[in-house]
Amino acid sequence: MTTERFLLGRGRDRIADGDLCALEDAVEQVRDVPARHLLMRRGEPVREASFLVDGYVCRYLDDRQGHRQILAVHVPGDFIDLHGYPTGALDHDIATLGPARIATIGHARLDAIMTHRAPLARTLWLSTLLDAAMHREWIFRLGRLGADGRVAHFFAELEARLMLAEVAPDGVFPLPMTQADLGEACGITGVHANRVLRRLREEGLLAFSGGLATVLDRSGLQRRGEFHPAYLQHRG
Amino acid sequence: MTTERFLLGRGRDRIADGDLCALEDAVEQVRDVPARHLLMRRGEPVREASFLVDGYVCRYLDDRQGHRQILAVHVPGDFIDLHGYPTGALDHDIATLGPARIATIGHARLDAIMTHRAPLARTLWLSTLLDAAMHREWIFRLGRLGADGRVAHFFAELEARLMLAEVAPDGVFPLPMTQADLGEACGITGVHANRVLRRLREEGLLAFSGGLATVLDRSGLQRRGEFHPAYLQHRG
DNA sequence: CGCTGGGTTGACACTCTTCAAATTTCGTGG
DNA sequence: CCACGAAATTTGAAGAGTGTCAACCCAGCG
Repeated sequence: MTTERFLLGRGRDRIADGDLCALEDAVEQVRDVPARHLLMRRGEPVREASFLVDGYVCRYLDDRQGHRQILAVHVPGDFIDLHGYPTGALDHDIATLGPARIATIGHARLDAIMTHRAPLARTLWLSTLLDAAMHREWIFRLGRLGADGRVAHFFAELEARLMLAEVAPDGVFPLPMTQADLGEACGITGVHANRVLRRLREEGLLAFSGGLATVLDRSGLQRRGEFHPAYLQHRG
Repeated sequence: MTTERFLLGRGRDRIADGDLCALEDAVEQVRDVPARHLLMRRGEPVREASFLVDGYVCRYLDDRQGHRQILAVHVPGDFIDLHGYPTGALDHDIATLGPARIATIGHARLDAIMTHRAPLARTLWLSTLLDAAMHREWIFRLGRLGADGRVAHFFAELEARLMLAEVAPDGVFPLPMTQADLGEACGITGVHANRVLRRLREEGLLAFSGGLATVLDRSGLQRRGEFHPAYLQHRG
Protein backbone atom coordinates (compact mmCIF):
# COMPACT_ATOMS: atom_id res chain seq x y z
CA MET A 1 0.00 0.00 0.00
CA THR A 2 1.48 3.31 -0.99
CA THR A 3 0.42 6.71 0.16
CA GLU A 4 -3.08 6.38 -1.23
CA ARG A 5 -5.12 8.32 1.23
CA PHE A 6 -7.94 5.97 2.05
CA LEU A 7 -8.13 6.86 5.71
CA LEU A 8 -11.27 8.89 6.02
CA GLY A 9 -13.33 10.30 8.73
CA ARG A 10 -13.12 9.62 12.37
CA GLY A 11 -10.44 11.82 13.85
CA ARG A 12 -8.29 11.82 10.79
CA ASP A 13 -7.21 15.39 11.31
CA ARG A 14 -6.23 14.64 14.88
CA ILE A 15 -3.55 12.21 13.72
CA ALA A 16 -0.04 13.47 13.03
CA ASP A 17 1.00 13.17 9.40
CA GLY A 18 3.79 10.75 10.19
CA ASP A 19 1.48 8.48 12.14
CA LEU A 20 -1.10 8.61 9.41
CA CYS A 21 1.45 7.52 6.84
CA ALA A 22 2.62 4.73 9.12
CA LEU A 23 -0.93 3.49 9.41
CA GLU A 24 -1.53 3.65 5.69
CA ASP A 25 1.75 1.96 4.95
CA ALA A 26 0.78 -0.87 7.30
CA VAL A 27 -2.19 -1.79 5.14
CA GLU A 28 -1.61 -5.19 3.63
CA GLN A 29 -4.68 -5.65 1.51
CA VAL A 30 -7.69 -3.77 0.20
CA ARG A 31 -10.60 -5.85 -0.98
CA ASP A 32 -14.14 -5.38 -2.19
CA VAL A 33 -16.85 -7.39 -0.48
CA PRO A 34 -20.39 -7.89 -1.83
CA ALA A 35 -23.53 -6.91 0.05
CA ARG A 36 -24.96 -9.16 2.77
CA HIS A 37 -21.68 -10.97 3.20
CA LEU A 38 -20.49 -12.43 6.49
CA LEU A 39 -17.08 -10.95 7.28
CA MET A 40 -16.27 -12.45 10.66
CA ARG A 41 -17.89 -15.08 12.76
CA ARG A 42 -18.06 -15.08 16.54
CA GLY A 43 -15.25 -16.95 18.21
CA GLU A 44 -13.00 -17.19 15.21
CA PRO A 45 -9.45 -16.02 15.87
CA VAL A 46 -8.72 -12.55 14.49
CA ARG A 47 -5.28 -11.91 13.02
CA GLU A 48 -5.81 -8.57 11.34
CA ALA A 49 -7.68 -5.36 11.85
CA SER A 50 -10.24 -4.28 9.24
CA PHE A 51 -10.78 -0.69 8.26
CA LEU A 52 -13.92 0.28 6.38
CA VAL A 53 -12.89 2.41 3.42
CA ASP A 54 -16.28 2.56 1.75
CA GLY A 55 -19.72 1.10 2.32
CA TYR A 56 -21.65 0.00 5.40
CA VAL A 57 -21.00 -2.86 7.81
CA CYS A 58 -22.92 -4.04 10.85
CA ARG A 59 -22.21 -6.13 13.92
CA TYR A 60 -24.91 -8.27 15.49
CA LEU A 61 -25.88 -11.00 17.93
CA ASP A 62 -28.47 -13.67 17.28
CA ASP A 63 -31.09 -14.70 19.80
CA ARG A 64 -32.23 -18.27 20.34
CA GLN A 65 -34.68 -18.20 17.44
CA GLY A 66 -32.08 -16.76 15.13
CA HIS A 67 -33.37 -13.19 15.15
CA ARG A 68 -30.59 -10.64 14.92
CA GLN A 69 -29.94 -7.72 17.22
CA ILE A 70 -27.77 -5.23 15.38
CA LEU A 71 -25.22 -3.81 17.82
CA ALA A 72 -23.48 -1.25 15.65
CA VAL A 73 -23.46 0.12 12.13
CA HIS A 74 -20.13 1.22 10.75
CA VAL A 75 -19.56 4.01 8.29
CA PRO A 76 -16.54 4.76 6.10
CA GLY A 77 -13.56 5.69 8.24
CA ASP A 78 -14.30 3.21 11.02
CA PHE A 79 -12.17 0.36 12.22
CA ILE A 80 -14.69 -2.44 12.47
CA ASP A 81 -12.84 -5.01 14.58
CA LEU A 82 -10.10 -3.18 16.38
CA HIS A 83 -11.36 -4.68 19.61
CA GLY A 84 -10.24 -7.99 18.18
CA TYR A 85 -6.64 -6.83 18.29
CA PRO A 86 -6.02 -6.95 22.04
CA THR A 87 -8.47 -9.80 22.58
CA GLY A 88 -7.62 -11.99 19.58
CA ALA A 89 -11.25 -12.93 18.99
CA LEU A 90 -14.71 -11.47 18.59
CA ASP A 91 -17.82 -12.25 20.60
CA HIS A 92 -20.24 -11.41 17.79
CA ASP A 93 -20.63 -11.63 14.02
CA ILE A 94 -19.84 -8.94 11.47
CA ALA A 95 -21.39 -8.63 8.03
CA THR A 96 -21.64 -6.11 5.23
CA LEU A 97 -24.90 -4.32 4.64
CA GLY A 98 -24.26 -3.06 1.14
CA PRO A 99 -21.13 -3.65 -0.93
CA ALA A 100 -18.04 -2.50 0.94
CA ARG A 101 -14.33 -1.86 0.49
CA ILE A 102 -12.17 -3.00 3.35
CA ALA A 103 -8.49 -2.45 4.13
CA THR A 104 -6.72 -4.83 6.50
CA ILE A 105 -3.72 -4.37 8.77
CA GLY A 106 -2.13 -7.43 10.33
CA HIS A 107 -1.93 -7.51 14.10
CA ALA A 108 1.83 -8.02 13.88
CA ARG A 109 2.16 -4.66 12.17
CA LEU A 110 -0.06 -3.08 14.80
CA ASP A 111 2.31 -4.46 17.43
CA ALA A 112 5.11 -2.47 15.86
CA ILE A 113 2.97 0.65 15.79
CA MET A 114 1.96 0.20 19.42
CA THR A 115 5.54 0.04 20.62
CA HIS A 116 7.03 2.75 18.44
CA ARG A 117 4.23 5.26 18.12
CA ALA A 118 2.68 5.93 21.48
CA PRO A 119 0.40 8.78 20.33
CA LEU A 120 -1.02 6.62 17.56
CA ALA A 121 -1.50 3.78 20.02
CA ARG A 122 -3.58 6.07 22.15
CA THR A 123 -5.59 7.10 19.12
CA LEU A 124 -6.40 3.47 18.41
CA TRP A 125 -7.49 3.02 22.01
CA LEU A 126 -9.66 6.12 21.63
CA SER A 127 -11.25 4.59 18.58
CA THR A 128 -12.44 1.58 20.57
CA LEU A 129 -13.64 3.90 23.33
CA LEU A 130 -15.75 5.78 20.81
CA ASP A 131 -17.31 2.44 19.91
CA ALA A 132 -18.17 1.94 23.57
CA ALA A 133 -19.65 5.44 23.78
CA MET A 134 -21.91 4.63 20.83
CA HIS A 135 -22.88 1.36 22.50
CA ARG A 136 -24.00 3.36 25.52
CA GLU A 137 -26.19 5.54 23.33
CA TRP A 138 -27.75 2.43 21.83
CA ILE A 139 -28.52 1.20 25.35
CA PHE A 140 -30.20 4.51 26.08
CA ARG A 141 -32.11 4.35 22.81
CA LEU A 142 -33.47 0.87 23.49
CA GLY A 143 -34.05 1.33 27.19
CA ARG A 144 -35.71 4.73 27.39
CA LEU A 145 -37.26 5.53 24.02
CA GLY A 146 -40.40 4.31 22.28
CA ALA A 147 -40.31 3.03 18.73
CA ASP A 148 -40.51 6.47 17.07
CA GLY A 149 -37.78 7.88 19.28
CA ARG A 150 -35.54 4.89 18.63
CA VAL A 151 -35.73 5.23 14.88
CA ALA A 152 -35.26 8.99 15.09
CA HIS A 153 -32.24 8.52 17.34
CA PHE A 154 -30.79 5.91 15.00
CA PHE A 155 -30.95 8.17 11.97
CA ALA A 156 -29.82 11.21 13.92
CA GLU A 157 -26.73 9.37 15.09
CA LEU A 158 -25.95 8.03 11.65
CA GLU A 159 -26.30 11.42 10.06
CA ALA A 160 -24.10 13.04 12.69
CA ARG A 161 -21.40 10.43 12.21
CA LEU A 162 -21.48 10.70 8.44
CA MET A 163 -21.18 14.43 8.80
CA LEU A 164 -18.15 14.06 11.06
CA ALA A 165 -16.67 11.61 8.56
CA GLU A 166 -17.33 14.18 5.85
CA VAL A 167 -19.23 11.62 3.83
CA ALA A 168 -22.70 13.15 3.67
CA PRO A 169 -22.65 16.80 4.68
CA ASP A 170 -26.09 17.63 3.35
CA GLY A 171 -28.38 15.38 5.37
CA VAL A 172 -28.92 12.96 2.51
CA PHE A 173 -27.13 9.65 2.52
CA PRO A 174 -27.49 6.14 1.13
CA LEU A 175 -28.20 3.41 3.64
CA PRO A 176 -28.46 -0.14 2.29
CA MET A 177 -30.82 -1.41 4.97
CA THR A 178 -34.31 -2.84 4.66
CA GLN A 179 -37.06 -1.88 7.08
CA ALA A 180 -36.56 -5.28 8.68
CA ASP A 181 -32.88 -4.43 9.24
CA LEU A 182 -33.91 -1.14 10.78
CA GLY A 183 -36.16 -3.07 13.12
CA GLU A 184 -33.27 -5.33 14.10
CA ALA A 185 -31.24 -2.28 15.01
CA CYS A 186 -34.02 -0.61 16.99
CA GLY A 187 -35.53 -3.61 18.73
CA ILE A 188 -38.85 -3.48 16.90
CA THR A 189 -40.43 -5.59 14.17
CA GLY A 190 -40.08 -4.78 10.52
CA VAL A 191 -43.80 -4.17 10.27
CA HIS A 192 -43.68 -1.64 13.05
CA ALA A 193 -40.60 0.01 11.55
CA ASN A 194 -42.73 0.67 8.50
CA ARG A 195 -45.41 2.45 10.53
CA VAL A 196 -42.82 4.44 12.43
CA LEU A 197 -41.17 5.61 9.22
CA ARG A 198 -44.52 6.75 7.92
CA ARG A 199 -45.14 8.80 11.05
CA LEU A 200 -41.70 10.39 10.92
CA ARG A 201 -42.26 11.27 7.27
CA GLU A 202 -45.68 12.75 8.02
CA GLU A 203 -44.12 14.82 10.79
CA GLY A 204 -41.64 16.18 8.29
CA LEU A 205 -38.59 14.83 10.13
CA LEU A 206 -37.16 12.06 7.96
CA ALA A 207 -37.71 10.22 4.69
CA PHE A 208 -36.23 6.79 4.11
CA SER A 209 -37.04 4.83 1.02
CA GLY A 210 -35.21 2.90 -1.60
CA GLY A 211 -32.06 2.77 0.50
CA LEU A 212 -31.79 6.55 0.65
CA ALA A 213 -32.22 8.49 3.86
CA THR A 214 -33.14 12.17 3.82
CA VAL A 215 -33.08 14.20 6.99
CA LEU A 216 -35.82 16.76 6.49
CA ASP A 217 -35.55 18.52 9.86
CA ARG A 218 -32.33 17.88 11.69
CA SER A 219 -33.09 19.58 14.97
CA GLY A 220 -36.61 18.15 14.98
CA LEU A 221 -35.27 14.67 14.38
CA GLN A 222 -32.70 15.06 17.12
CA ARG A 223 -35.34 16.32 19.52
CA ARG A 224 -37.64 13.42 18.67
CA GLY A 225 -34.83 10.94 19.37
CA GLU A 226 -33.43 12.85 22.37
CA PHE A 227 -30.16 12.82 20.51
CA HIS A 228 -27.22 14.91 21.72
CA PRO A 229 -24.14 14.57 19.52
CA ALA A 230 -21.68 15.50 22.27
CA TYR A 231 -20.58 11.92 22.86
CA LEU A 232 -19.21 11.69 19.33
CA GLN A 233 -16.59 14.37 19.97
CA HIS A 234 -13.90 12.83 22.09
CA ARG A 235 -11.26 15.20 23.21
CA GLY A 236 -8.44 12.68 23.24
CA MET B 1 -0.27 3.05 49.31
CA THR B 2 1.82 0.10 50.27
CA THR B 3 1.46 -3.44 49.09
CA GLU B 4 -2.01 -3.85 50.51
CA ARG B 5 -3.66 -6.16 48.09
CA PHE B 6 -6.85 -4.40 47.26
CA LEU B 7 -6.88 -5.32 43.61
CA LEU B 8 -9.57 -7.93 43.31
CA GLY B 9 -11.27 -9.75 40.58
CA ARG B 10 -11.22 -9.12 36.94
CA GLY B 11 -8.18 -10.80 35.46
CA ARG B 12 -6.04 -10.30 38.48
CA ASP B 13 -4.24 -13.59 37.97
CA ARG B 14 -3.47 -12.66 34.40
CA ILE B 15 -1.34 -9.74 35.52
CA ALA B 16 2.35 -10.25 36.21
CA ASP B 17 3.32 -9.72 39.84
CA GLY B 18 5.57 -6.82 39.02
CA ASP B 19 2.86 -5.06 37.08
CA LEU B 20 0.35 -5.68 39.84
CA CYS B 21 2.64 -4.09 42.39
CA ALA B 22 3.22 -1.14 40.08
CA LEU B 23 -0.51 -0.62 39.81
CA GLU B 24 -1.06 -0.90 43.54
CA ASP B 25 1.83 1.43 44.24
CA ALA B 26 0.33 3.99 41.89
CA VAL B 27 -2.76 4.32 44.07
CA GLU B 28 -2.89 7.78 45.56
CA GLN B 29 -5.97 7.60 47.69
CA VAL B 30 -8.54 5.15 49.00
CA ARG B 31 -11.81 6.61 50.17
CA ASP B 32 -15.19 5.45 51.38
CA VAL B 33 -18.24 6.88 49.70
CA PRO B 34 -21.80 6.66 51.03
CA ALA B 35 -24.67 5.08 49.14
CA ARG B 36 -26.53 6.99 46.42
CA HIS B 37 -23.68 9.43 46.01
CA LEU B 38 -22.80 11.09 42.72
CA LEU B 39 -19.17 10.32 41.92
CA MET B 40 -18.69 11.96 38.56
CA ARG B 41 -20.79 14.24 36.43
CA ARG B 42 -20.99 14.17 32.67
CA GLY B 43 -18.60 16.57 30.97
CA GLU B 44 -16.44 17.25 33.99
CA PRO B 45 -12.72 16.79 33.33
CA VAL B 46 -11.33 13.55 34.71
CA ARG B 47 -7.83 13.62 36.18
CA GLU B 48 -7.68 10.24 37.86
CA ALA B 49 -8.87 6.71 37.34
CA SER B 50 -11.15 5.14 39.95
CA PHE B 51 -10.96 1.53 40.93
CA LEU B 52 -13.84 -0.06 42.81
CA VAL B 53 -12.41 -1.94 45.78
CA ASP B 54 -15.70 -2.75 47.43
CA GLY B 55 -19.36 -2.01 46.86
CA TYR B 56 -21.47 -1.31 43.81
CA VAL B 57 -21.41 1.60 41.39
CA CYS B 58 -23.53 2.38 38.34
CA ARG B 59 -23.25 4.56 35.28
CA TYR B 60 -26.33 6.12 33.70
CA LEU B 61 -27.81 8.59 31.26
CA ASP B 62 -30.89 10.70 31.92
CA ASP B 63 -33.66 11.19 29.39
CA ARG B 64 -35.49 14.45 28.86
CA GLN B 65 -37.89 13.89 31.75
CA GLY B 66 -35.03 13.01 34.06
CA HIS B 67 -35.59 9.26 34.05
CA ARG B 68 -32.35 7.31 34.30
CA GLN B 69 -31.15 4.59 32.00
CA ILE B 70 -28.53 2.58 33.80
CA LEU B 71 -25.73 1.70 31.37
CA ALA B 72 -23.53 -0.47 33.54
CA VAL B 73 -23.23 -1.81 37.06
CA HIS B 74 -19.75 -2.21 38.45
CA VAL B 75 -18.64 -4.83 40.90
CA PRO B 76 -15.53 -4.96 43.10
CA GLY B 77 -12.43 -5.29 40.96
CA ASP B 78 -13.64 -3.00 38.16
CA PHE B 79 -12.12 0.22 36.98
CA ILE B 80 -15.17 2.45 36.72
CA ASP B 81 -13.87 5.33 34.62
CA LEU B 82 -10.80 4.08 32.83
CA HIS B 83 -12.35 5.31 29.59
CA GLY B 84 -11.91 8.78 31.02
CA TYR B 85 -8.15 8.36 30.91
CA PRO B 86 -7.58 8.59 27.16
CA THR B 87 -10.54 10.91 26.62
CA GLY B 88 -10.15 13.21 29.60
CA ALA B 89 -13.88 13.41 30.22
CA LEU B 90 -16.99 11.29 30.61
CA ASP B 91 -20.18 11.44 28.59
CA HIS B 92 -22.38 10.14 31.40
CA ASP B 93 -22.81 10.28 35.18
CA ILE B 94 -21.48 7.81 37.72
CA ALA B 95 -22.94 7.19 41.17
CA THR B 96 -22.67 4.67 43.95
CA LEU B 97 -25.52 2.26 44.56
CA GLY B 98 -24.62 1.16 48.06
CA PRO B 99 -21.68 2.37 50.14
CA ALA B 100 -18.43 1.85 48.25
CA ARG B 101 -14.67 1.96 48.71
CA ILE B 102 -12.78 3.51 45.84
CA ALA B 103 -9.07 3.71 45.05
CA THR B 104 -7.82 6.40 42.69
CA ILE B 105 -4.79 6.54 40.42
CA GLY B 106 -3.84 9.86 38.86
CA HIS B 107 -3.67 9.98 35.10
CA ALA B 108 -0.08 11.20 35.32
CA ARG B 109 0.92 7.99 37.03
CA LEU B 110 -0.96 6.01 34.41
CA ASP B 111 1.10 7.81 31.77
CA ALA B 112 4.24 6.42 33.33
CA ILE B 113 2.73 2.93 33.42
CA MET B 114 1.66 3.17 29.81
CA THR B 115 5.15 4.04 28.60
CA HIS B 116 7.15 1.68 30.78
CA ARG B 117 4.89 -1.34 31.09
CA ALA B 118 3.51 -2.31 27.72
CA PRO B 119 1.84 -5.56 28.88
CA LEU B 120 0.01 -3.71 31.64
CA ALA B 121 -1.00 -1.03 29.19
CA ARG B 122 -2.59 -3.69 27.05
CA THR B 123 -4.37 -5.09 30.08
CA LEU B 124 -5.87 -1.69 30.78
CA TRP B 125 -7.05 -1.48 27.19
CA LEU B 126 -8.54 -4.94 27.57
CA SER B 127 -10.41 -3.76 30.62
CA THR B 128 -12.18 -1.05 28.63
CA LEU B 129 -12.90 -3.56 25.87
CA LEU B 130 -14.59 -5.82 28.38
CA ASP B 131 -16.78 -2.86 29.28
CA ALA B 132 -17.71 -2.54 25.62
CA ALA B 133 -18.48 -6.27 25.41
CA MET B 134 -20.84 -5.91 28.37
CA HIS B 135 -22.45 -2.91 26.70
CA ARG B 136 -23.16 -5.08 23.68
CA GLU B 137 -24.86 -7.67 25.85
CA TRP B 138 -27.01 -4.94 27.36
CA ILE B 139 -28.02 -3.89 23.84
CA PHE B 140 -29.00 -7.46 23.11
CA ARG B 141 -30.89 -7.70 26.38
CA LEU B 142 -32.92 -4.55 25.71
CA GLY B 143 -33.41 -5.12 22.01
CA ARG B 144 -34.37 -8.78 21.82
CA LEU B 145 -35.73 -9.87 25.19
CA GLY B 146 -39.04 -9.30 26.95
CA ALA B 147 -39.20 -8.04 30.50
CA ASP B 148 -38.71 -11.44 32.15
CA GLY B 149 -35.76 -12.28 29.93
CA ARG B 150 -34.15 -8.92 30.58
CA VAL B 151 -34.26 -9.28 34.33
CA ALA B 152 -33.05 -12.87 34.10
CA HIS B 153 -30.18 -11.80 31.85
CA PHE B 154 -29.28 -8.96 34.20
CA PHE B 155 -28.98 -11.20 37.23
CA ALA B 156 -27.27 -13.96 35.27
CA GLU B 157 -24.61 -11.53 34.11
CA LEU B 158 -24.11 -10.07 37.54
CA GLU B 159 -23.77 -13.46 39.14
CA ALA B 160 -21.29 -14.60 36.50
CA ARG B 161 -19.18 -11.50 36.98
CA LEU B 162 -19.19 -11.77 40.75
CA MET B 163 -18.14 -15.38 40.39
CA LEU B 164 -15.25 -14.40 38.12
CA ALA B 165 -14.29 -11.72 40.61
CA GLU B 166 -14.42 -14.36 43.32
CA VAL B 167 -16.79 -12.23 45.36
CA ALA B 168 -19.88 -14.43 45.52
CA PRO B 169 -19.10 -17.99 44.49
CA ASP B 170 -22.31 -19.50 45.83
CA GLY B 171 -25.01 -17.77 43.82
CA VAL B 172 -25.99 -15.48 46.70
CA PHE B 173 -24.90 -11.88 46.68
CA PRO B 174 -25.95 -8.52 48.06
CA LEU B 175 -27.18 -5.98 45.54
CA PRO B 176 -28.15 -2.54 46.89
CA MET B 177 -30.72 -1.78 44.21
CA THR B 178 -34.41 -1.09 44.52
CA GLN B 179 -36.92 -2.56 42.13
CA ALA B 180 -37.12 0.86 40.52
CA ASP B 181 -33.35 0.75 39.95
CA LEU B 182 -33.70 -2.67 38.41
CA GLY B 183 -36.31 -1.23 36.08
CA GLU B 184 -33.94 1.56 35.09
CA ALA B 185 -31.33 -1.01 34.17
CA CYS B 186 -33.74 -3.22 32.21
CA GLY B 187 -35.81 -0.58 30.47
CA ILE B 188 -39.03 -1.37 32.31
CA THR B 189 -41.01 0.40 35.04
CA GLY B 190 -40.46 -0.35 38.69
CA VAL B 191 -43.99 -1.67 38.97
CA HIS B 192 -43.40 -4.13 36.19
CA ALA B 193 -40.05 -5.13 37.67
CA ASN B 194 -41.99 -6.18 40.74
CA ARG B 195 -44.27 -8.45 38.74
CA VAL B 196 -41.35 -9.91 36.81
CA LEU B 197 -39.49 -10.73 40.01
CA ARG B 198 -42.53 -12.50 41.34
CA ARG B 199 -42.77 -14.65 38.21
CA LEU B 200 -39.07 -15.53 38.31
CA ARG B 201 -39.42 -16.49 41.95
CA GLU B 202 -42.49 -18.62 41.23
CA GLU B 203 -40.57 -20.34 38.45
CA GLY B 204 -37.84 -21.17 40.94
CA LEU B 205 -35.15 -19.24 39.10
CA LEU B 206 -34.28 -16.25 41.25
CA ALA B 207 -35.15 -14.56 44.51
CA PHE B 208 -34.38 -10.90 45.10
CA SER B 209 -35.56 -9.13 48.19
CA GLY B 210 -34.15 -6.86 50.81
CA GLY B 211 -31.09 -6.13 48.70
CA LEU B 212 -30.07 -9.76 48.56
CA ALA B 213 -30.11 -11.77 45.34
CA THR B 214 -30.29 -15.55 45.40
CA VAL B 215 -29.86 -17.53 42.21
CA LEU B 216 -32.03 -20.59 42.72
CA ASP B 217 -31.43 -22.26 39.36
CA ARG B 218 -28.40 -20.98 37.50
CA SER B 219 -28.82 -22.81 34.23
CA GLY B 220 -32.54 -22.11 34.23
CA LEU B 221 -31.94 -18.43 34.81
CA GLN B 222 -29.34 -18.29 32.07
CA ARG B 223 -31.68 -20.06 29.67
CA ARG B 224 -34.51 -17.69 30.54
CA GLY B 225 -32.24 -14.71 29.83
CA GLU B 226 -30.50 -16.28 26.83
CA PHE B 227 -27.29 -15.59 28.68
CA HIS B 228 -24.01 -17.05 27.47
CA PRO B 229 -21.05 -16.10 29.66
CA ALA B 230 -18.46 -16.54 26.91
CA TYR B 231 -18.10 -12.81 26.33
CA LEU B 232 -16.79 -12.31 29.85
CA GLN B 233 -13.71 -14.42 29.24
CA HIS B 234 -11.39 -12.38 27.13
CA ARG B 235 -8.32 -14.20 26.01
CA GLY B 236 -6.06 -11.15 25.96
C1' DC C 1 -44.52 -13.13 -17.99
C1' DG C 2 -44.43 -15.12 -13.32
C1' DC C 3 -41.36 -15.13 -9.28
C1' DT C 4 -39.40 -13.07 -5.41
C1' DG C 5 -38.24 -9.86 -1.91
C1' DG C 6 -39.45 -5.78 0.11
C1' DG C 7 -43.01 -2.62 1.35
C1' DT C 8 -47.84 -1.46 3.04
C1' DT C 9 -52.06 -2.05 5.43
C1' DG C 10 -55.70 -4.06 8.61
C1' DA C 11 -57.46 -6.72 12.56
C1' DC C 12 -56.54 -8.59 16.77
C1' DA C 13 -53.85 -10.34 20.85
C1' DC C 14 -50.64 -9.46 24.22
C1' DT C 15 -47.16 -7.02 26.87
C1' DC C 16 -46.17 -3.30 29.40
C1' DT C 17 -47.32 1.33 31.28
C1' DT C 18 -49.95 4.32 33.98
C1' DC C 19 -52.41 5.67 37.85
C1' DA C 20 -54.08 4.77 42.25
C1' DA C 21 -54.32 2.73 46.60
C1' DA C 22 -53.00 -0.48 50.22
C1' DT C 23 -49.28 -2.70 52.61
C1' DT C 24 -44.80 -3.58 54.27
C1' DT C 25 -40.16 -2.35 55.46
C1' DC C 26 -36.75 0.62 57.22
C1' DG C 27 -34.47 4.44 59.46
C1' DT C 28 -34.76 7.74 62.96
C1' DG C 29 -35.93 10.26 66.98
C1' DG C 30 -38.30 10.02 71.15
C1' DC D 1 -37.88 -0.23 72.80
C1' DC D 2 -41.44 2.02 70.57
C1' DA D 3 -43.62 5.38 67.46
C1' DC D 4 -43.55 7.66 63.56
C1' DG D 5 -42.71 9.08 58.84
C1' DA D 6 -40.61 8.10 54.57
C1' DA D 7 -39.44 4.96 51.22
C1' DA D 8 -40.09 0.68 48.99
C1' DT D 9 -43.03 -3.06 47.70
C1' DT D 10 -47.33 -5.09 46.29
C1' DT D 11 -51.70 -5.35 43.99
C1' DG D 12 -55.66 -3.91 40.90
C1' DA D 13 -57.81 -1.89 36.83
C1' DA D 14 -57.64 0.42 32.59
C1' DG D 15 -55.32 2.03 28.51
C1' DA D 16 -51.44 2.79 25.18
C1' DG D 17 -47.97 0.70 22.42
C1' DT D 18 -46.17 -3.02 19.98
C1' DG D 19 -46.25 -7.78 18.13
C1' DT D 20 -48.39 -11.20 15.27
C1' DC D 21 -50.61 -12.90 11.38
C1' DA D 22 -52.44 -12.40 7.04
C1' DA D 23 -53.33 -10.31 2.84
C1' DC D 24 -52.11 -7.38 -0.81
C1' DC D 25 -49.20 -4.31 -3.61
C1' DC D 26 -45.22 -3.08 -6.13
C1' DA D 27 -40.76 -3.20 -8.52
C1' DG D 28 -36.97 -5.74 -10.20
C1' DC D 29 -35.53 -9.56 -12.60
C1' DG D 30 -35.17 -14.09 -14.44
